[in-house]
Amino acid sequence: MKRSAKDFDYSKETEQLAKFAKALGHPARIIILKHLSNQSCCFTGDLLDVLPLAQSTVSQHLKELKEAGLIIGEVNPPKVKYCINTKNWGIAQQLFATLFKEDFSK
Amino acid sequence: MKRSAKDFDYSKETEQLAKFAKALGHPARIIILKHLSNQSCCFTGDLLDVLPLAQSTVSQHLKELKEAGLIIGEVNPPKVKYCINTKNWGIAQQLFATLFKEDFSK
DNA sequence: AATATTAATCGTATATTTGCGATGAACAAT
DNA sequence: ATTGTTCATCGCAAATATACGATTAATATT
Repeated sequence: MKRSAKDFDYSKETEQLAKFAKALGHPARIIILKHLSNQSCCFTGDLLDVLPLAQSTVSQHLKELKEAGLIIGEVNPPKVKYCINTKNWGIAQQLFATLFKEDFSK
Repeated sequence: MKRSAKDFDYSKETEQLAKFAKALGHPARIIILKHLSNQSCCFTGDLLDVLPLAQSTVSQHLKELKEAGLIIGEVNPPKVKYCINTKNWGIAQQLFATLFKEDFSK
């Protein structure tokens, strides 16, 4: 991608929020996160039953959530147990709450 | 894009949340929204001073926020005044709050 | 040792996103 | 009528994202 001339840096907080949001920007990943936040942890296989996607695709989505820091994978061969990354979950929670703190609903 | 064999539909709520999240998934758009939510409205020109991007690129980001339903543009030639779409802002606020309702921070 | 299970990764195809400059459209001011 | 201002849109290039099937790796079971 062509980068802007003035090599700009967005603030850490803005970057972080955008990164979390981007990770949430696909319905399959929303479903994965809802699943995990309901029952704290699950195996990849469980997700295959819930999602209309091939195993390799689900694995890819899990990788993105991991890279965004929203989940953690514990290898436990031949299975892998995925859990919410509670620390970053809290940070995301807070960043979104701050963004939406202005309440225009009145 | 190749679509999944079983022509699956995610729930309306999941689709909506993913759509909002996707729109938030770029630092420039986060900045635009923070700017708007602070002072309710502004002109495109104001944003050009805050963002390290060409006018056409900012216009593109505004278009995406508009299409996601997060902002509204009032044409007022030759200027355009952008504001938060308060109704959908409230919906987004609620959808994110629900997603993050599980609080693991203890 | 051979087989089965689970999940990551590779290779590939296609679609979308991000960015820019150039152009065009709408109006205000001269 | 000409010029200036503001913003959207077009055309293009490069990067990323989404999806699949095939393969590989790691281990448990037979």
